[in-house]
Amino acid sequence: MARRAALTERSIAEAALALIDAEGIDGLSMRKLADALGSAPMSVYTYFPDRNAVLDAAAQVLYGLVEAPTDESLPPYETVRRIMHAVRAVISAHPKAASLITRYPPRTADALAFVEAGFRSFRRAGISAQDTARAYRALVAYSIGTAEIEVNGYFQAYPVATPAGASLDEPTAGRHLPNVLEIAPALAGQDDAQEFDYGLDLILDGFAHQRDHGSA
Amino acid sequence: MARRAALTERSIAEAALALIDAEGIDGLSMRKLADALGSAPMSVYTYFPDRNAVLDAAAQVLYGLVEAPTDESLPPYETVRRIMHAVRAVISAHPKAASLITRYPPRTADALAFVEAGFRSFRRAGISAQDTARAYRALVAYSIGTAEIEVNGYFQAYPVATPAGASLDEPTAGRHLPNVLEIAPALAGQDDAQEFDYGLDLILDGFAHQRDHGSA
DNA sequence: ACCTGAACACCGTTCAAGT
DNA sequence: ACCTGAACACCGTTCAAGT
Repeated sequence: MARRAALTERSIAEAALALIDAEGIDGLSMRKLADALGSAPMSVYTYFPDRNAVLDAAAQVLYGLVEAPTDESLPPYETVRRIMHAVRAVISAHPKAASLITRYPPRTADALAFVEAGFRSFRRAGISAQDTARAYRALVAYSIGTAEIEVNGYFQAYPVATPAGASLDEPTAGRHLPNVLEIAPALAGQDDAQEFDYGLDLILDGFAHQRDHGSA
Repeated sequence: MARRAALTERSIAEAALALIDAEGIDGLSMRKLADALGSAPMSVYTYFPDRNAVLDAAAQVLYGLVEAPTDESLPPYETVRRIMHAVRAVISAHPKAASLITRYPPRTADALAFVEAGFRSFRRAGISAQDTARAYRALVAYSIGTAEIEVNGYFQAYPVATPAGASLDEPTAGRHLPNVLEIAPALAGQDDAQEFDYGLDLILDGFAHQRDHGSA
């Protein structure tokens, strides 16, 4: 490679994200990264203490790509719905980098912009800080979970064509799993985008319903 | 270490899980694993094609620890609630192995036992295979997401005491994130078990509400 | 302050060989 | 079929040294 051009935190982080996009998170080595930047392997350590810090920085760059809605007049659940879609769009465009969001939360001002937009919308709608935090946690869990499911092809691995658990003791496995065998095709045939919205609506409708009818 | 005793898939998988519990997933090397089993590094390759297959097997052992409710008279949502709690309990007991569930779905008969119990309960309650699959997907996403959040201390990393994103360009960061700063303490102070139930109820109540009032 | 090359202590996996 | 040791092509990071 060899590019030259004075290293910066940002240029390194962007090169790291590009490398992850191409070769996966495990495929990002400090040596390959330095090579892509036209530097010696140890140069990166001037800007980052270790590989982990480089991955964190790549995650911040990724979060910066999320487009938050600027229309302040939208109702809060619609704002959140758009933000969730924007996050999913970034992950779809960077599937090999997706797991970064599982390990590294948004931390820089740039990376937190979409979070700020969502919080602001909720607070302006009169939803308490406590309730906003609770909803946010559930939505983060759902984002991370769906991202991993989609990126890993989680339900493609389910026992459909391969009706039984290959070994690990049970040679006659699958025999006592009639419901798994019945439902597995429905799981394998799910549309990612459609199911994402389905689950998102479960959470948002549940949240709205719970706010109207008390409890918690 | 050196233990002797003839290798089997199961003994290797159990030793792998023990090693992961002690040193984390990244800390599991084929060399250390063989050492713990009293064998030469390459012996494991007689039973597993590569390190990935060993991690998958360790995941199956972990799933096997989930205690599914045997009481068939329980209402379906209560059954699912108990299964979700049982999964969370196993993850809490094996925090360093938790991320295995993100990468390796249950596959063997033993590992799928709790899934079968949940599906069976839903189907007996007259919930369609399609709806069961949809609810399951949302619940898997939520399980994976909450497990990662809890295990990684996701919200501990939020900008509370450290009010701004350390570097990556923005030196004056945090200034335009009033809502993030307001809500961060509530996030850091959340109780994991309580919030897990809160989000779980959002999904289950949303599902029940949606089944009663049509749509989808 | 920034960047470098050599070295250390590891990796997963291939291979050729043994029983 | 099961197990082995040596070797290959990698790793992240420490160190001593340079500008």
